[in-house]
Amino acid sequence: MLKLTKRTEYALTALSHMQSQGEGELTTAREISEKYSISFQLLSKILQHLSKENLIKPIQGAKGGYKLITDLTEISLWQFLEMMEGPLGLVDCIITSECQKMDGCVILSPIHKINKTVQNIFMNIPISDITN
Amino acid sequence: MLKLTKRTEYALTALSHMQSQGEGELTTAREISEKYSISFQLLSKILQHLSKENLIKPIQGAKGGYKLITDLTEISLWQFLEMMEGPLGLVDCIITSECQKMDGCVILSPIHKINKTVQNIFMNIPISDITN
DNA sequence: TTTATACAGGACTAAATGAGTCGTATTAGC
DNA sequence: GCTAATACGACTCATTTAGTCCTGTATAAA
Repeated sequence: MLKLTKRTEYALTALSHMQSQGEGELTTAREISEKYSISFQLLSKILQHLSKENLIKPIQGAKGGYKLITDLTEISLWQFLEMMEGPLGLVDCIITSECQKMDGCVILSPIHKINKTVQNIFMNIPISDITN
Repeated sequence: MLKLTKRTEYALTALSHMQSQGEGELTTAREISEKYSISFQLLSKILQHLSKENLIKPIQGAKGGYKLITDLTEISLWQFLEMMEGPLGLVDCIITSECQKMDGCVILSPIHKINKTVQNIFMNIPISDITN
C-alpha cells in the first residue's frame, strides 16, 4: 500500500528535470538516465509512455530528444498515477466493480469512503508540486 | 500504489465480524473463513498475527477461538496498516532513510510532504470506521 | 484417557507484479 | 552513409503476495 512504482518515480524525476530546462528545450533519455542513474532502456519506455500520454513530445533522429509540452500545474497527482499505474483503488472491487468472493462484504462501503477521501486529496495536488 | 493487501483486507473483515459479535464472545477462524470464503490456513495466520499485536486474544483447545480485546476506535488506520504491512511510505527512502541511487534527488522533499498529508489523514481514521 | 476441536507456526509452492534487458527497426542531422 | 536519437515487442529476472502442507500443542468433553 502507498508505494509508488519505480516507473512513476522515474517519470516524475524525468518531468522534474525537463521542467528545470528552459521552455521548449530538448532533453534526451540518455541525459536523464545518466544524471539520475536510471536504466537507460527502462527510462526510454517510460518517456515513450509519457509521449503517448501527450505530456512530452518526442523528436526523432540525431539532435533529437523530448520536449515538455504540458503545463504540469494542470495535471493532478491522481490523474498522473492512473496514467502511470492504471486504475487506483484500495480494493479490487472498487476498480472492477465486482466483488470476487465475499458475498456479504462487510467492509466495502467504508473502504469506498476512504478511497474517495484520498482521491479528493490527490486530485487537488498538481504534479507541478512535485516537479518544481 | 494504494491497494490493500489481502492480508489487510481479511484482517479488517475478521475484526468487523468479531466486533459484530457480542462483547467477550468467541469466534473461530473456521467460522470466519467459511462465512467470507477466505482460505482457512491463510486466515489463521492473519488471526495469529492480530494476536501477536494484541488486538485479539486466542483461546486454545476445543471450544476455543478468538476474542476481541481492543477498542477499535483507539487504533488508527495508519497504525493498523503498518501493523499488517510494515512501514509505509511513497518511496523507499522515506522508509529506510537512505537514497539508493539518485544523488541529487529532485523529488524527495515534495514527496515527503505528500506522504505526511496522507499519514495525517490515516492517523485520524480509527479502524472502527471500517469495522462498524 | 482418548478423541475431537481449536490455535501455532515453520517450510514450502504458486501466482502476480514489478524491474530491467535484449535485439531490432525507424528516423533524421551532418 | 554514418551516427545519434527514439520505438517497441519479447523476453528474463527479482520481489512480493497469496495460498498450501504438515506437524505440533492445548483443552473440553465423552
